[in-house]
Amino acid sequence: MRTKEGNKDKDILEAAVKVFAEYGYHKSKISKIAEVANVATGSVYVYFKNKEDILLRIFEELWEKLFHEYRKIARGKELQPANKFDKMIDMIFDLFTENPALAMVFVNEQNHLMLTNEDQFTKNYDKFLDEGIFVIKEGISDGTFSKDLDLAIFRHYIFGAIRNLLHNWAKEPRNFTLNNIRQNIKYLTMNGIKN
Amino acid sequence: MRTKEGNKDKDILEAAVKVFAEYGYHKSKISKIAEVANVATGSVYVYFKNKEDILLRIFEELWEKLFHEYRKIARGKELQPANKFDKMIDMIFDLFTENPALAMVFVNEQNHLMLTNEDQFTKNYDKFLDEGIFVIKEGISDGTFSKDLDLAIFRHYIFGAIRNLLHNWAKEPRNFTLNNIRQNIKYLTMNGIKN
DNA sequence: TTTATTTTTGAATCATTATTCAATTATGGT
DNA sequence: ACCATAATTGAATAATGATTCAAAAATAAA
Repeated sequence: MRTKEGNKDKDILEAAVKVFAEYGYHKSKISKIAEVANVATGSVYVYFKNKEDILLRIFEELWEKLFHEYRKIARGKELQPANKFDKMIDMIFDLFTENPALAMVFVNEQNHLMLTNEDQFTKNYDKFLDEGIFVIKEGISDGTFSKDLDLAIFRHYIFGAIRNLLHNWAKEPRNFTLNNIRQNIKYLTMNGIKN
Repeated sequence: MRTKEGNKDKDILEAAVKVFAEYGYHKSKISKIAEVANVATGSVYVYFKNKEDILLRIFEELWEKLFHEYRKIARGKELQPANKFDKMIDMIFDLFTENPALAMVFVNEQNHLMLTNEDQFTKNYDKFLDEGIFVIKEGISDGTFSKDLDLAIFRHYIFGAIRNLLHNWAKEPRNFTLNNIRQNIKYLTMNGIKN
């Protein structure tokens, strides 16, 4: 028999991230992804059910990673709520610093996935945000954060802000430094704009 | 000769907003838009160059409206910066209360337009945000807002937060009231989450 | 009414690409 | 070396849906 030549599924996934980031999901051709991955077009279908499935797996891996990191931070005993919150922001920025193309796909292709796989997507999104909210609740209990917060709203507020900033950064990295964005998000979220 | 039967271009535009909102741009068929607009498929091409052009016009009209309203608020002499800011938030929420489907298209199809028409899109987006930033600068001058704000970052922060909340509201209106979202955005942006 | 002109129509065409699959190639065991 | 099996290939197929266009319908003017 014959053995596999390497990690084609990983190659394809990584190629897809690059291609989706550059062209967007709909303008990305399977043949292009195959080319970038250095495999034949047909091979893509050995490892993935279809084009959709590729995007799905990219998001699944990403959510998986984000969720576990967040859970670890949220459930830790050492840090104060405010520091946990800080660390959560850091974590997401570190991840995207390492892989800007992934950031691009993450912020841009959400919508497509929601239309085709809303349930699955929402489930992961909620699980992820819940860990953040866990920390906020802790902070409300101990007086760090305002008890008037509407958590159902705040979760989308902060996520939207981060997502949009990452998007604009990925699009035009020279306009901002990720580090600067990260610090500003922390400050704005904590203190707002008033003097 | 023959006269036009009505405002087919307006009908098509309105139908497209509905259809795009429900299915997303890529899954929206011209034939479906035509059906909803009560015109023949071919008629769409009398009024619009192609599918892309329809989306483009939806956004152009919207930006036009948003920009003029924002400019009026920003350049007014009566209100204080903080009140202008309030009014700007109100304006956007009022607009989307009137037309939730438009909100959906606005928040979801940005990305597609950016890939195909980035320059035009960015120009409108920037013009719009600049009016908001004008007010923030005013407020920094008179001491209402913190002079440490990084405006290049804040503009994307607030826009992203609003966009994501509108998206989630449009997707599941019964989870939130728009009025509640609006108040929370004002509060969070002004004061942050700290106690 | 008839005619000239413009609008409207929707089935046929065309283009694009996702997907399939028969052929080919590589590997490990015998 | 040869065989059996699995992996890989990429050209052919199929499906979708945007776009076109020749025909039909409606209107206003003559």
